[in-house]
Amino acid sequence: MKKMSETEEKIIQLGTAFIQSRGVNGFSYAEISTAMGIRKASIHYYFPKKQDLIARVLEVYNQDFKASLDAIRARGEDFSQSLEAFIQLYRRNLESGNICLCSMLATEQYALTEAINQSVQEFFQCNTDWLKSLFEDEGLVSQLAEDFFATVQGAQLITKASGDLSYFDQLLTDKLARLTKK
Amino acid sequence: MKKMSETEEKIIQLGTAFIQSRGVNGFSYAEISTAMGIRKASIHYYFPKKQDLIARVLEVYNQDFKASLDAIRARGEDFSQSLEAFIQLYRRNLESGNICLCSMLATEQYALTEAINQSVQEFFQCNTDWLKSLFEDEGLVSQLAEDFFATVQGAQLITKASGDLSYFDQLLTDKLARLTKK
DNA sequence: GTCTATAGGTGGATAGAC
DNA sequence: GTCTATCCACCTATAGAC
Repeated sequence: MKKMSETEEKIIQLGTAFIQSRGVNGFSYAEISTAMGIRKASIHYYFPKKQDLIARVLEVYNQDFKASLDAIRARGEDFSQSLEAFIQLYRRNLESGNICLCSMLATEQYALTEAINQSVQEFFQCNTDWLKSLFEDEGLVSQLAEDFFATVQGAQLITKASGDLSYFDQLLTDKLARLTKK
Repeated sequence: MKKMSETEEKIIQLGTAFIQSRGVNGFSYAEISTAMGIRKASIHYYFPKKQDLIARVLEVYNQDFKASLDAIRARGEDFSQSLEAFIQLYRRNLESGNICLCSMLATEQYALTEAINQSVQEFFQCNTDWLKSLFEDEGLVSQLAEDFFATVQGAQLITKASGDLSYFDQLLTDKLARLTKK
């Protein structure tokens, strides 16, 4: 982890929020600079090309997300509690009307470098691996873990369309109940 | 169904493909006109504003999709066959590297009119209602239909990221097997 | 209905002063 | 590091000739 200036950190933070809400083609350096009270050229000082910013935003996002997953595992709670914590990671984005960064980037492949698309895939793989491990400890087949992840991803998208968080909650509460009842 | 000129029909067809692959902010009238061998101004003759084109693309897409769902129902095949036909409707997009139009539009809410966002929601509702009816006829609770739809939506997104159609097939084949085995 | 021409705006990006 | 100034490409959209 290299240390960052406050300015750089703020740019990444705003960049993350903008990409999550509007996608890479829906935000501009102008918007970030306005929000920060600096000029566009200053953003270019830290991230010469837009793809540089996107790549860094994704890097930080993936690191943070992986850390969150590790933290859940480290708490050593039971299957149900761990899964709820996982769901909560996705719910948080929806509370501000956004979806997961990588869900958004997955829809914008054509506008991204090969390296970025690769990292998006790794994010999905990381999620899947984590879930598979959790499910296997519970004696559940890995297919159920894959299924669970796809359901969360889809529920996110459908929830975003309506803005109805109770749909998201209900769907995943029910799914969790079915998994633990057997 | 109003009758359309061939030009108008072609614009809608290309518009649909472009939005599905790049989103509303990722395509331009210039691209459509180039692809058709006409001028930008001609597109504006049919669809003065970009939102007009998007709205029409969505209208036609939803009509066609609904017709496909009705056709599946009308064939009167069993639960498993009907569900496979449903999955196939989503798989078709992935074969050309695209996702469902409404999945894409759901991520671009901020750039769309209220009416368009409403239609996207209706598309999801239409899918859910159709699935619920199918599931209920099979004696399955409606929660399983909601779950199924979210899974398809999510699997689509994850598949788009990797381009690996066999992931999509495997995931949904397994899910279908679990549903019919009980 | 399709065209040329153009307006008016915003995008990403860079050079060079401070 | 941050700024002003600017470039050029592209966007949506419109006016008006044919």
